Amino acid sequence: MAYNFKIIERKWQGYWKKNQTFKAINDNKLKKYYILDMFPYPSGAGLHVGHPLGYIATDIIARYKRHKGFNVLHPQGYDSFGLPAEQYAIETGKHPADTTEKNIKQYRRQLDRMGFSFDWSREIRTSSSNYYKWTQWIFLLLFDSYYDLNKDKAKSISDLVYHFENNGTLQLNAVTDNIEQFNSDDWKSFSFSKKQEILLRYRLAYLSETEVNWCPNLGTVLANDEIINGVSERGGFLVEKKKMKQWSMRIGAYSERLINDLEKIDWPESLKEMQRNWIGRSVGAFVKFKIKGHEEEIKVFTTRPDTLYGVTFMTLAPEHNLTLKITTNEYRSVVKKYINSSRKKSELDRMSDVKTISGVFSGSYAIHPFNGNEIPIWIGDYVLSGYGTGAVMAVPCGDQRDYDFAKKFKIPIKNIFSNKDISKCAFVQKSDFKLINSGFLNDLEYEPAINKVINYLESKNFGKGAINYRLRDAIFSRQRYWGEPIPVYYKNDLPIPLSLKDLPLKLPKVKNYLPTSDGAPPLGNATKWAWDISKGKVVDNSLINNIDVFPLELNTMPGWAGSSWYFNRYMDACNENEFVSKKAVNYWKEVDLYLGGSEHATGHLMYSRFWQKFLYDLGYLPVDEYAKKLINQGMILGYSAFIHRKKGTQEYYSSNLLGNYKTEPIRVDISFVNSSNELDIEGLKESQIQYRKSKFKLEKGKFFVTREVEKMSKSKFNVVNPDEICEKYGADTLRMHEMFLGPLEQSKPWNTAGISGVHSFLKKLWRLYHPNKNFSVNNEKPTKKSLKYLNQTIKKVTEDIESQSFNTCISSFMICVNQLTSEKCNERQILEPLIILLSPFAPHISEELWSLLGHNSSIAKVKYPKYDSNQLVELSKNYPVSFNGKMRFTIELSLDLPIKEIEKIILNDKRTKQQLKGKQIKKVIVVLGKIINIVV
RNA sequence: GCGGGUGUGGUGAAAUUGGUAGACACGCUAGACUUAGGAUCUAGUGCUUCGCGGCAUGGGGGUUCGAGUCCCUUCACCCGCACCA
Repeated sequence: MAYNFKIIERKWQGYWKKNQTFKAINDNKLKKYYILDMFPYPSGAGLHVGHPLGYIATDIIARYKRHKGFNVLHPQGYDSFGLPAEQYAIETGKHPADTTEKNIKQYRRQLDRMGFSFDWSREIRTSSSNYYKWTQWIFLLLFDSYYDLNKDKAKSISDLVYHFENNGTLQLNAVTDNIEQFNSDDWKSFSFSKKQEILLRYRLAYLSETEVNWCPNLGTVLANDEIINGVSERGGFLVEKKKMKQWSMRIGAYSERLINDLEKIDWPESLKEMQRNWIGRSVGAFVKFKIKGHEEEIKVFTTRPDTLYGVTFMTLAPEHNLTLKITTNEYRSVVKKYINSSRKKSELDRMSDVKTISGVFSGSYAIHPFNGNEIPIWIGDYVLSGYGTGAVMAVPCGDQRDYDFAKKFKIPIKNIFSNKDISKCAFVQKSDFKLINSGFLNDLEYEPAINKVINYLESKNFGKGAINYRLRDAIFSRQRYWGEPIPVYYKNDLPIPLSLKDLPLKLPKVKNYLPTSDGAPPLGNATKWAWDISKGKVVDNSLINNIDVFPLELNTMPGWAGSSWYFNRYMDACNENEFVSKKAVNYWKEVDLYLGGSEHATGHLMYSRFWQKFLYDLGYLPVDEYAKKLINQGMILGYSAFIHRKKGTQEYYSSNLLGNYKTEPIRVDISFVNSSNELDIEGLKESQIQYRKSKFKLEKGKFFVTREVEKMSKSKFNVVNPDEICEKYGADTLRMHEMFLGPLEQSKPWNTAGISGVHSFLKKLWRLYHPNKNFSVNNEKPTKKSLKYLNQTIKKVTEDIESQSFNTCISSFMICVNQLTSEKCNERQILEPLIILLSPFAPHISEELWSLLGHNSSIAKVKYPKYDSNQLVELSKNYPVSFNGKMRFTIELSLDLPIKEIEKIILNDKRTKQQLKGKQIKKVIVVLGKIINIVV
């Protein structure tokens, strides 16, 4: 009987489904292992061969851990809210829910075909209302919380109200953008709406007028991490700044903990570094400058308070709220013009135009807090409104940007560094200098100067030492339809939250998915989108003038909302009463291994850590980091094909004929190109009309394309569908081939060149159990050699799975099978453990062979074999490698031996004995059971 | 500019962490077999030389009995951040 993977794979996939083989139970007697993939967005294009890479890796580990006796949680679901389904709805009028449902079916079919051991009874979808009910609930919690800096954790807003009632803002240390100070009597005298406005400035989910990244083409705002190089991540559209009333999340409150706790988790160092940079912690001081002839003060942040005496001017961002106030009449029109022109600059222009220095003088002067000097105040767009206070004290001698600005506008530069030449550029080092011209700081170096100046600033109330973060609060509103509705209604313009019993607040039906004619988000098209307090339910908009009916929020939540807590939901996916039960979360606690792409470093992986910490603060979760270990799998890249058209014609030239012409490359679908880069012209012409009349200039009767490695994507015509591979070679071959392609973390182009190697390995394996074409194994005692090969393989494979080196692991299997084949091994005692080892990699063929071996239950439930070190002890080669004054030898052994055995081996070895020349052995060092250094 | 990473045959890659560089696989070459199958098996395959041998882990230098691995320097490529005060 030949290896018929089609029949075998269908058979066992059916068996696993029917028997619920991979269902995890919430049983706290068993050791748990929680292994998770980043759940996919179900796009219309279906899966390509890049998607399963991570799933195959986690599936191998999941199956391995089950063999090792762990209760494994290996779930899967869909991040099913998102833009593509909505764009499709706009174009076709089809409801995003229908499109999503269709796509999910396709994904599931493809996933099932690869034999993954997911526990589908825990499947979740972020767009299903019994899931987003809890996303909304978490939003309500965030709305109902503030951050207490004394306790360094989130607390209920009622605690804050209590504090206000007793002390006002006195002795309050909370994260807020409120600057108003008041006492308890003031608080009591405030109106209801005034109180609410103040509380909004403390809530972790808050509504405020903020400057946002507005993308006109997408018709929505975007978070910072959704913008790449000044354009939108999706679609690459321009982004501009715009003031809007928006929901935000006070993620900044967690900056310090988000940085510090990176220490606790085993994540890739590069990814941690990215998060650190994104949070952008910098230590320095806030300094207040009085303005001549004005009440207001300018507050600046600086990391170099030691250079305060070097300040010769100040610069405000054009968007700073004092710019117009302090501008004198003389300069008003120039400043206004400047502000307008910089507002018009898109984010992209502003970034690409870093080198041009621009700015205008405001006409006003600030007062230096130490020496009373008058310092001119300038407006310049090199100062960003979003960082620090949007104002800087300019120290041209110590900062290159200030230096360039001063040079350009002929502002004096004062040198405060001894023996430093600043005629060409600023002196920016933090070491190797002493201060001069700096009053009480003269002769001090960096560190002592910083300490002294901060003490002074604080004692005189001129400022204080502080830590500033680059991390901005996350905008939470999206002007989209296909997202979680924000469970809030408006009464007198104030947001009032719904309560848990009113959830889920389900998405309303709308006629169309575009913004309304007056610019409101798509939910503005809904006719039934008002909240009736008395009935506690959604009612028709026409009732809004009734006393109990109010308009509901029209914005929806961003894509990252649903993905910020889903890993907790898997622990108890069907719970209707809680987002996750205490019992479940105390058992599963956290993800042991999380696998996904590094592109989520500053988005999902940041927000989810924030929500986890928040829910931990409120006591809903037992741990404040949800993923112990994280691995970024590399991308599988596509191998795009290009044909080259002579400019302005319909003539295409084969790749070696290009030299003499001006041509432009055009992508063609890689299905028309074979592995030697030859184009199937007829096939191309047949399927794509635009080529019917084109001329193809051949070389030696053939037409060749050029190739380029790029991200695999439908729009680049370079996707390879896993279904094709499954059809041709089977899922087991696909799984092993993807793992054999190279190290998991590395990005690599897809190629099918090596796939035959893996496929023939599986066939060889099959033959091992089918000598003479029929299945047979014998119960005789295996040869010593066979036993050695088996035990070697157990050891190597186990180590490799533990360290996720799947490619070398597969090599070991290949070596083993080759060795056993040449040994003509057919003993059950060898073949039974071998197939258990292989089953995580190639589950279908393993199940089949396992059942042929006469076992009734699934191989997935079987215990992992242990290697017998005695079988490995064999001195194949031993040799002294080197000799120096200390007399050191290296001998290769097969395994750790008792010390007496080692001595015997050493003394028995002719060459070693020779070198020892009868000297006494003083010390034997055994490293990793293999290398021995002998000191004599 | 700052931060992180990578560099080994024709190709994907190994190398027990300082100990025989190139395992394993693809490809290629030669051969065997045949029930003609996207088969299987055997041998060879870093470069150089008829061979002995010599040279090889981007380049240069260093430490060491011994370096792909550690240190210094330099080049190339990839990724992330980027007027962050």
